Amino acid sequence: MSKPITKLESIEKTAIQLFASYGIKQVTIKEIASKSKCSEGALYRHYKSKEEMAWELYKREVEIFGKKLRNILNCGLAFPDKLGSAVELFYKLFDEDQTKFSFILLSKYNFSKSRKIDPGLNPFDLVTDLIKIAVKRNEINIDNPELYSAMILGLVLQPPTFVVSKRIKGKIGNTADAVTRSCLKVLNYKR
Amino acid sequence: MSKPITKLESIEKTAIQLFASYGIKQVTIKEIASKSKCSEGALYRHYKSKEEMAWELYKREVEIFGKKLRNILNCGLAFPDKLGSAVELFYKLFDEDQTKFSFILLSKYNFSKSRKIDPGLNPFDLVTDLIKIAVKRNEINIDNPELYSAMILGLVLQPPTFVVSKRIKGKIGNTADAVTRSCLKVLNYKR
DNA sequence: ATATTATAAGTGAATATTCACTCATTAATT
DNA sequence: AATTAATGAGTGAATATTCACTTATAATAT
Repeated sequence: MSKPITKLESIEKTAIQLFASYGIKQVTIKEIASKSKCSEGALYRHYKSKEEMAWELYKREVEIFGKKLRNILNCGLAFPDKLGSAVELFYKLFDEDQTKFSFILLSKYNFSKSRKIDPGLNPFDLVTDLIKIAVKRNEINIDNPELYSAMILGLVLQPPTFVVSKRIKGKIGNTADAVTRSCLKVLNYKR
Repeated sequence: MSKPITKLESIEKTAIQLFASYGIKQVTIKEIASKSKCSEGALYRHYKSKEEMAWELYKREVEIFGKKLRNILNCGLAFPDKLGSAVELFYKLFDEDQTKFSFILLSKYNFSKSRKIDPGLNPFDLVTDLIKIAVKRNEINIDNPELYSAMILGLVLQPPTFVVSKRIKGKIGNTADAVTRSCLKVLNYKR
């Protein structure tokens, strides 16, 4: 049977979905295989192990997002516009594929500490840098950039997390503006 | 009756510590037993299973915190003082026992959806209520309390999470004020 | 006081279960 | 015919759980 590409895609999509719902450790190869309508062995044609598959999928998705984010943060907009575009991008993509982003948001702590996302593409690092640069340029006025980066990241990430856990119903794209304005207040940004 | 020497305390302390460091699924009974210097069977004198033990410990710790939080939010302070005391309490307790709070912060998504904390003691619900009441009393001016509750919770929770993941070094008790002020800005609180 | 008994808790080897991973076989494609 | 891929029962190591027996403590009786 050689009907390649389509199978892998189905495996990966299923895996992401199950990982997002139940966590990587909780999901078995059997489940992935049966839900994606392929054999258990099929998975091992593409990945060395379940854990490696999970990591590769995680890394891939984070880095795809990281690239988009970097593009926004690199172009020569002013600070509040960069931040606004970033939030908007994130929330738009989140609305488009909640499952994928649940996987990203919730898997973070399930990999060994040695597995690292390239810092140049790690959204956490990108945002922290964004804020540090804005401080240097006097666009915002805060001490302790690490603390404020944490606050901003939490402020932006928690609403989607609440969607995942059903505390917030429906889409959040339309809240991007309000969230951005809240960030700017926290950062003492004066128009 | 009898109340012989008990290793329960030691088992529970060890379990929380290991769960906090490695995650519930990743920790084995063998490890808990050997680290707490008791047998594997001892655990089952007190709990039906590893997973049940993890849940009971999680629930207990969250509810202990929930009670303290409720006490603060119930006494007749004005909104910003309630919020400030709550943040201060949380950060103080976090600094005192980072391990316990790592366990609380990181375990959330490792239980089946049917396991629920009593809403009257669930910190997420308590904070959401706090904000809704403040809106009703015109102490703050926001639409969409769910969204703003999410932002506030994220803003407050992310700094300790960053301590756990070593992005922030040291204690955070001394940041409680700055964090509270940030919350009040987000909520459009006018002195 | 001392002995006796009841009970909760501890022990760890034995057993049951889970689950990632393998591989002999089968099927499709060229 | 040769190659490539898919299959899924089988394997075994890792783990959770059980259980028959032991031990320490507290309660009671003597």
